[in-house]
Amino acid sequence: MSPTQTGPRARYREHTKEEIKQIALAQLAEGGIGSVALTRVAKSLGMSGPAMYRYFTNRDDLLSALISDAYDDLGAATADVPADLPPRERLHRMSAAYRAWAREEPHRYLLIAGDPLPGYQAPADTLLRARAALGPFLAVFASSRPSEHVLPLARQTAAWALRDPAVSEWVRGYTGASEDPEAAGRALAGGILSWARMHGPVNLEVSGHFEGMGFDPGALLHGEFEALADQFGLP
Amino acid sequence: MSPTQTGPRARYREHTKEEIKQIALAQLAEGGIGSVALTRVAKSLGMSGPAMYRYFTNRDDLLSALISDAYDDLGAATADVPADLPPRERLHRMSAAYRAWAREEPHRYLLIAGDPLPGYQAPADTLLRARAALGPFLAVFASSRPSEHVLPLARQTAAWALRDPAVSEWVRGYTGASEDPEAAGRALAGGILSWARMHGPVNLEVSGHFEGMGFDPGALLHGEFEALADQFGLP
DNA sequence: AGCAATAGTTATGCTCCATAACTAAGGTGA
DNA sequence: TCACCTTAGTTATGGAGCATAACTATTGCT
Repeated sequence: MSPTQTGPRARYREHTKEEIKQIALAQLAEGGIGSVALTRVAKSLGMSGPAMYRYFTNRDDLLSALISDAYDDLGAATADVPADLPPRERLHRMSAAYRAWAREEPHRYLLIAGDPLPGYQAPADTLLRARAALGPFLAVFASSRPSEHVLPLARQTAAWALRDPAVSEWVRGYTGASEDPEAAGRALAGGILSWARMHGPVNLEVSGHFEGMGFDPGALLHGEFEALADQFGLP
Repeated sequence: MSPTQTGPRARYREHTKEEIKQIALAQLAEGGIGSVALTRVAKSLGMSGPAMYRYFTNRDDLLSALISDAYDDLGAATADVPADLPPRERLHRMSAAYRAWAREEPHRYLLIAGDPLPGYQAPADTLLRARAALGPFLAVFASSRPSEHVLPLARQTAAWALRDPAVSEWVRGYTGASEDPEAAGRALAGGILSWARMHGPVNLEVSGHFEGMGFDPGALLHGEFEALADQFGLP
């Protein structure tokens, strides 16, 4: 299971891959996605360009690795909120954690929440990682009482869970073992609305669109989630 | 005022600039921002590369032009909603128009609502265009009754308007001649929240993140704005 | 000890941005 | 009307970056 078992060669290989990713991250932090250049990574490692292709089949493959790590990191941040707090409080903590991570790592955030890379096809496990990052939100809404405006969405997401076993599995993994389709629909609707309501403010903030407006984006986000909690009748 | 007055040469120049933008738009539509290449535009026009630099000082300058046009276009779409409808209805129409435009022109949408171009400094009038696109939303909220969770933001935006004359001018231009700082704060808070609540769902949808989830993003957006309208007590 | 896998190399070709230095029009004013 | 100067275009050049091909040298393993 652990790749270090495979001998010293594979060991060194993993180490080099890590070094490459590290340098790529530095380039990402400096100039955004466009600044991640295999040839410059190579130069920075004292190797010559084509050597990189031993470790990553191409640039997208390297970016893929960075994306995976970013999802895991973001997921760890949101999963860090204690589960024994009241739902509303948990929601605030999780959304604040999400925002905090995005502000700390703006370029990595944009890597996963920004423009789709043209031509890039995410590997299958990316979906799982994304769902893991959103999972903790689902738990908050399973036993909520959504108000009128949410019901249409909740109906649609309930149908989605019934249709797709992987989805109901996902929901069950984060909300407990209940099979109730209505509960699943609520959890999914709450999760998706949380996602959308975080994405709006946080993405605008990280992209610099709130610059100079002199209001506190954290307060805005808090207000948005107070409202969302109200909509789901969260205590 | 009109640039066509300056003689046949300037006339031709403008025409060519338009042609260049047109081809650039086609490339944008095909492969996103990264696919807009001056050299290929030139080839497509039957000219040779460096000729482009007569018309745009560099690639960013061309992108700037596309961005300006996109803001104007989006602004026209949201401004198209009749002003004599009830506020809530207007809000739904405007948000739907925003989404529709984003879906019709996904790459142009991402050009203005997507990742910030690294190193790109927007020219001054871009701010005006962005504000114009958001202006019609402000009008909806000027005489609203925001609920508790909105008040902190409204207070901060009121202060913003008092501090920055260009902002209060902007607000007055879209809400009527009132100078009431509280009304300005409400209008701005409503506008910004509308922006954020559109940006979340629409950006996720256009970026393909809702793919395969089997719910209707339009319904999601509608629900979000029903909730927002409720928060501001809109009739 | 020797062989096969692996980490690296140089050489090459493509696309693209951008500048420099030159040429050919063509509109305009004396 | 014609000479001139502006402007649209050209070729030549260079640099960054992705990627492949073909080769070399190391090194772990049997």
